[in-house]
Amino acid sequence: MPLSDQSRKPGRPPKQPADVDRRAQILDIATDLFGRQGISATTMASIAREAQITPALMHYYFGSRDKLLNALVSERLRPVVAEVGMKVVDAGDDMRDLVRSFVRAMIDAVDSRPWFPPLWVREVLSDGGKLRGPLIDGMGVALIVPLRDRFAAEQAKGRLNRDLDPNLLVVTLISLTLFPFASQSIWRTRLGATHVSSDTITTHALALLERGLEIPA
Amino acid sequence: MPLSDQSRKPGRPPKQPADVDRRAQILDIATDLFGRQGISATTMASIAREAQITPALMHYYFGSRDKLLNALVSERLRPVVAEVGMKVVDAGDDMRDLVRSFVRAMIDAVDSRPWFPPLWVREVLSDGGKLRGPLIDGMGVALIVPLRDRFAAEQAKGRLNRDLDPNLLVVTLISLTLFPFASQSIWRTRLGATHVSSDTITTHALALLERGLEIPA
DNA sequence: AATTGAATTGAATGGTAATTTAATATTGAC
DNA sequence: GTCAATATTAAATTACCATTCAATTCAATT
Repeated sequence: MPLSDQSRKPGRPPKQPADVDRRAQILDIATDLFGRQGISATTMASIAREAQITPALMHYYFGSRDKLLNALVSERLRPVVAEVGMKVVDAGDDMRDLVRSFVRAMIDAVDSRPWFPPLWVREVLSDGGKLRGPLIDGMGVALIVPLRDRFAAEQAKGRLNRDLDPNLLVVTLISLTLFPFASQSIWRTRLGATHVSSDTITTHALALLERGLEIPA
Repeated sequence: MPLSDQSRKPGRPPKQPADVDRRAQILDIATDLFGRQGISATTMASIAREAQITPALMHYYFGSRDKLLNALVSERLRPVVAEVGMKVVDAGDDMRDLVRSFVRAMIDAVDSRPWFPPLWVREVLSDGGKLRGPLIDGMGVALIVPLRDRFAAEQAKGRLNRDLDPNLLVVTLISLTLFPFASQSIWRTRLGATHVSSDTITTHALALLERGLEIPA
């Protein structure tokens, strides 16, 4: 344990009883801060402060800020996408099932990871986001393209409202699940919607989609 | 005209034939950069470079970075919200009309201002966004609360799908209109959806909403 | 023509960020 | 016990960044 007491001297600290993976702890704190403040607003020093270590130790563990961001992507963000992707692949062939499992999987994943939605919205989806390349080019496309193609196929068979665009439907899916979380503090406090839970968000998204995909009479 | 040639010397430059509002030009460039890179990633110097002036001149025109952000809010962002707000107020009392006019007004407004969606998504909607206070507390709530209340009222009268949440419906409205724009470059290039236009986005959003709000049989 | 005001620049200033370095203390294997 | 590896700090170093300031040039009055 590092700076916990006022005056740490250089040197390896004595081992503590419950001494877990230090690097992982720091990465957790960094992930949380990146999520809350955005990447460019979060400095190495501010992460160090939060983790009660010196900035130098950040470099000891991660090498550089860039490498820290790489770690964020591969060790924190990618697993979430992979998790959602697997659940969606496991879903039945039916388009409804696909939509349902996407929404459920995403909201499940996000429920235990509050940093994910803001991070995704700011740094992946928004143009110029810092994490876009590594995530979208990698697995993002693998998750998204099949969905789009499925929607297009269903539409060709006349089983999906013609006024919807298959590409935008994918965007819609993502925004219905992530956006409410990323913008929580607005509607929770300013709209006073304190009762809204993850379940409410799931029900809302599914209700809109189940009906919305139908072909108008 | 300033740095256009390699070696500008100090001093007021000779008047040019077409010499328009310099400050407004610079604010336009700044707005564009803030939209593309996010606020904290955009330095005074980078704006100056883009505008081909010195950082010092930025301060001459705007006083400070903070004041530049104030100008961004009051002279560029607020007018957009005001414009949308007015069109929505002018809409009929019917909930459908309200939704339609919100979607159309928002997409109209955004069409000529590509910087708006990313800026709004990153700096207003996302938690910790730098522009949230001045915009949401000001007029944002005035636009959003009545919408929510209207939805709630319709729902009470049994004219809106019970599974939807009135608060989230407002969030949905915003995400359906802004998100596709803010994330354009992803789906345009990586999904190859080059044909998708503002009209496509409008049609898509309205199709989903018109059906989605209905009460399931 | 003289004077004031507006628009610019180059060159400080002080601050903060990322990164490096050398020193130091503890652990764990032999 | 010795010693290499590990974990840690304080103190540079280097690079920007926002901001200020004095000097300079052009424009507009008078």
